[in-house]
Amino acid sequence: MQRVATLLSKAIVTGQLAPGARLSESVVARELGVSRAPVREAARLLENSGLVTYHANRGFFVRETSAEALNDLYELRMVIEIAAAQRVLRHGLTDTIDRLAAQIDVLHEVAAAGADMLTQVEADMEFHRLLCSGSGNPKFLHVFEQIAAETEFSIMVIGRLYDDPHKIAETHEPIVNALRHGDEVATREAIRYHIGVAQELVTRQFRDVEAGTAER
Amino acid sequence: MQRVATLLSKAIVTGQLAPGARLSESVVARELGVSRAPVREAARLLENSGLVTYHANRGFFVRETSAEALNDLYELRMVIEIAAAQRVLRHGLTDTIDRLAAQIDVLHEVAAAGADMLTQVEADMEFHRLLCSGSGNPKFLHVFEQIAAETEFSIMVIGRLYDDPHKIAETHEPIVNALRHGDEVATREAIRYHIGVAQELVTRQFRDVEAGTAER
DNA sequence: GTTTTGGCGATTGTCGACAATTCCCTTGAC
DNA sequence: GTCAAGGGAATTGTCGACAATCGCCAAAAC
Repeated sequence: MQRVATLLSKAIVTGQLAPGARLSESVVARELGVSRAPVREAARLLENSGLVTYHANRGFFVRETSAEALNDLYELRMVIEIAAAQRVLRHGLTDTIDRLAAQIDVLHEVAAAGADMLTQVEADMEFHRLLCSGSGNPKFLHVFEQIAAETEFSIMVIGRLYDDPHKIAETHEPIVNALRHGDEVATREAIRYHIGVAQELVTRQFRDVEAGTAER
Repeated sequence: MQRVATLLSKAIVTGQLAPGARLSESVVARELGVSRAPVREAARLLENSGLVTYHANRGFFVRETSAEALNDLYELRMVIEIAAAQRVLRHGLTDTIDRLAAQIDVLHEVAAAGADMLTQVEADMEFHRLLCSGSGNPKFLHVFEQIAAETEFSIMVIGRLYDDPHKIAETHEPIVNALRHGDEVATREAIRYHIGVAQELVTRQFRDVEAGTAER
């Protein structure tokens, strides 16, 4: 079942399954050589992470996204991640900051290694996941996981817009720097800027896609 | 299936099913006169709303809560509801404010009618749901729904501590007043205070429960 | 030409049975 | 008396089949 969920998840994030496409239980089950039960379970899991939507008696569909939905997503990310960072500072969770710094090194490494986009995106995701999980409030991580899949998808879109992969790593540095200085305001602004830039990029890109003037 | 989910949900919120209790699929299925499939589906739904937890190959358990977890919950509520209110002001969503004011009237009405605790708690929940749904960002509402069940449970705990039910309605008024004045800072502080007081109450109550010096 | 209604095909919803796994209790060794 | 290994009961995981429901298309009525 977990295997089915992972496979479907990858297929959706990489775009193999087009947004809006119907997820026929029997078709998926046949293709993966299992029965419909584990497919349903897996689909329910993906529903939680926002990858698919469910309509009663009609089945599962790959969630369609829009510029507006992505804009809303980034608004939520800003709120959650700023709150998480604030918590890190207020509770003096310095080892969280260390882990974030280490993850930036990882980002540089995968960039230097010329890794494929998915690997880079996952390293990027991990940075933000570490921020939420290291906040000390598991509810923040829970919210992050809820929107993780859609976020991953959106970062995938943005990643293709960067010419130099090292730049992706660099955009995270001001956040860690501000955290190291223990400066709440600077941290908030760093995150607001980091996510704001991404929000701008992904929203514009999607508006272009919707207008038909750009490729996904 | 929806029927099963609703029944289980009520049983948990009202305390018929004790925290930590195992949710045996076959037992629940037999009691409700259905097969295990819809029970599993319903349990998955309840998992999303945080009412039950799932352990692989071990099944579903009624989620146990703690003073710490409730404290974390209220921290998240503060973050989300403040963000939602901020959005209401920045986008000039005055009809949301009208609906919130109307909901306070509802709160007074159920108080005057001497309604039972569950009805009052649901009216209270509706106020906060309206704030999130009326924010214009559906993601905020999504987060609210994720934590709705646990929140409802916690408000149930607090509600019993109030002697006069009208006081519950009154604690919401400063929020609407600040919103009407279009004052972002005052709104933020009103919500922080409103949720902060509840956080204090519920956390203390649960610490007492954990210490064995109070009843749930 | 438009709208409503009927039926057909396909898909989901539910079921009972079997396989796989886990947990607990017994048994045995030390 | 304590601990480890084994076996059995109980529970979850998966399966294939059937029932219920939905959407589509054609046919008929207006």
